[in-house]
Amino acid sequence: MARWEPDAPGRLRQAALALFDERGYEATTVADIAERAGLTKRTFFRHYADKREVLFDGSQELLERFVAAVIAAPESAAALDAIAAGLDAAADLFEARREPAAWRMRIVESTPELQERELIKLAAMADGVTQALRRRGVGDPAAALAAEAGIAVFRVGFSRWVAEDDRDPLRQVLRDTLDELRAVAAA
Amino acid sequence: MARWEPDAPGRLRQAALALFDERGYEATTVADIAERAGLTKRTFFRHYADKREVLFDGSQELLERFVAAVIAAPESAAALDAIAAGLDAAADLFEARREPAAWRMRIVESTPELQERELIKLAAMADGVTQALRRRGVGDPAAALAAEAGIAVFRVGFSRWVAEDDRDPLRQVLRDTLDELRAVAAA
Amino acid sequence: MARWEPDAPGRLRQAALALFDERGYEATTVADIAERAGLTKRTFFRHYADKREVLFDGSQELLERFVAAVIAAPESAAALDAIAAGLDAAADLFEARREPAAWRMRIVESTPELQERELIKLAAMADGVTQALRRRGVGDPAAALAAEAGIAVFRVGFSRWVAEDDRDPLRQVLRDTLDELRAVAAA
Amino acid sequence: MARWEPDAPGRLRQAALALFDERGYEATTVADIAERAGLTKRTFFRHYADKREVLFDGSQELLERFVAAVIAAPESAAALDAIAAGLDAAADLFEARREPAAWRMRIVESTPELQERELIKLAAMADGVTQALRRRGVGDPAAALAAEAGIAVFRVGFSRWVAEDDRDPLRQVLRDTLDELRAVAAA
DNA sequence: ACGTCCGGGACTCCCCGTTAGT
DNA sequence: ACTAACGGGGAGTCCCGGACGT
Repeated sequence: MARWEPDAPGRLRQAALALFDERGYEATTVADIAERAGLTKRTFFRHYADKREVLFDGSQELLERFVAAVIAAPESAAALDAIAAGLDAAADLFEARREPAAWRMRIVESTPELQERELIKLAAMADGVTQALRRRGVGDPAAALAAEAGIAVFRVGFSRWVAEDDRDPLRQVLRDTLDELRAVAAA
Repeated sequence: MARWEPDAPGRLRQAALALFDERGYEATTVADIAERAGLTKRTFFRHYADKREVLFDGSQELLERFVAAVIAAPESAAALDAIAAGLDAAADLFEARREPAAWRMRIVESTPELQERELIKLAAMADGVTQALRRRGVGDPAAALAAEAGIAVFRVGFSRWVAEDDRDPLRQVLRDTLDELRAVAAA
Repeated sequence: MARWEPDAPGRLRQAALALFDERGYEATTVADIAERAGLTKRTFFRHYADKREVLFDGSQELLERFVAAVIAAPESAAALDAIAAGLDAAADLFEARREPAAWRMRIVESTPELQERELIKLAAMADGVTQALRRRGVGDPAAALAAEAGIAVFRVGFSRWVAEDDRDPLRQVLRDTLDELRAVAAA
Repeated sequence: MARWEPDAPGRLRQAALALFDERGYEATTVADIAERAGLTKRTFFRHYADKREVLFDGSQELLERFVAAVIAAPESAAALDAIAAGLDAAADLFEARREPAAWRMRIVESTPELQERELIKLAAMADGVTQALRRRGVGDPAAALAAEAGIAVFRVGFSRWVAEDDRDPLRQVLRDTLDELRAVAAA
């Protein structure tokens, strides 16, 4: 029999999301979250580096899958084709969870503080993808540019997918968006 | 005869930059900055929304020039050509100040807090450019994609320009980088 | 032609009450009030000693009328009868404005800060009434006790009047409440 | 072995009272208090909700004793007799500490800010006593009126006791004051 | 009478340490 | 290993007031 309820991080996360939903991110303090989870503030910070991180739990997995797919792309694939594989992999993480993704996006967009964190996570993804492309032999400015472009496609496509009802699957939206990018660059 | 020394924001900015240089961004408190400027913490926050903003004084002007140039580009220019005009205008702001730009970049890159702010400023630029392209008649996903790509070119090109000695002018580096992007997208 | 719109205090008061109603007292800053009134924070404080005072505009008049009625009571009247006259006079100030009084009461009760101010205004009334009774020849502890009791009757009666619909006039409620007090003290 | 000196709240309280005595309440800042106690401002606010609270440490106990005595009064006692029992209990808390009580009263009366806090504490006592009387079966307006009257007796009696040298015990003064109130109400 | 600029204290929140207990 | 309790410390917001100019 455990001395404490198990899964402190999970309970903190649940409490946090519930409170963000009820009264908004800014109106929620870390003390509130900890109290609802039956824990202390100190414990919150042991599990999450800061108040924002509780909303960015999955970002590491996203990065890893994207990067892995880029690396795993056929050797013959061009930079942007490897990116396309990464986008497919990323899409699969959200395909079945459009509603929670939309909710999270609304919260993040409501607060500059959270947008900043979102952007730095995406920048980390771009960095990761840049390295992956380099490992594939893509040259120096090209790798970074392709990675940044890929992230841009992800952002733009993702927000289109979230915004519209009765939409194609995310995978499809991202592919279409990538095609748009190619068209823009070719013009 | 004035009751106070004039130009409080300017003095605060000077004091802040000097202290960031001497002991680093994180080791400098707002109270330190205010004291060196002969003012109080309260006055610092009256002129800068937060401690970071003092390092982002010029970003509004950068945005405006970039956007203005995009809008002013010849009607016949394609999206990415308008972006190229914006990049030229942006380059002109830094051409003569490479050393301070490099210094600022080192400070920003030393602290995640500052990188976050940098990214959100660039995101605001992307937004501004997106609007500008829409006003030029560029369609909906295309405008956002071209704008994001343009900002990516700016970031990648700028850091190349800053990193290397004996370099081409920024204007040239940005043009080359944009060409690289076109090449990547065409592959 | 005036250089400014006239009646700054009135506009500030209107703006304040509107904002308190829209978003609550605590969520409203003095800067918000001043802005809505088209004035500056500094001007707000020139007219109201602090943010709370805007809700206590009428309290001076209330005090004066109460005290005047106590002094004007027939020479033969006992202390508590003079108080009764004061309560009548006080009642007349609110009789026709039950709804605004109820609104104000809800706001005041929502915030300890405001309750404190309310209490000190009532204490000032008690002081004023104490002096008035002394001028009528009432002895030393008796005057203070009668005054405090009178204010208690006012508070208790007023909140009963505000709370219930289809109610007797305030004047009547206060008289009934005063009778209750007499009964309690006689028991 | 402890990492810090123990009893932070006690040390803060001592420091605060000493400084209030030396230079007055308003001329003392929270930073001053914390410094003298060898702690930080932040720690002060962890133990006292605001600067005033340090002067109202005992008020909770006063309330509790008063209320307990009211509840414990013989079933046969009328409302005002139960109040009398409460006043006796309250008196016992101060009987042996007239000098500190007088000192505290001078400080409180020197500052409106503190008077406001004092009044709200007394209002909380009145509320508590009202509930207690209701639990004894006292009816609705009567309970509130008796409670308010009891607090009024406490205030008036207490300040008489504090003001005069060579005085009866507080218990006696409060009883006399209560009798005065009965007399006033009977007239 | 009003605006502008600034000082300055109170107070909240985030985030991070250490110690000790279980 | 995980938690609670206590404390440090900086960022940031708000209230309020003073000096000066128009």
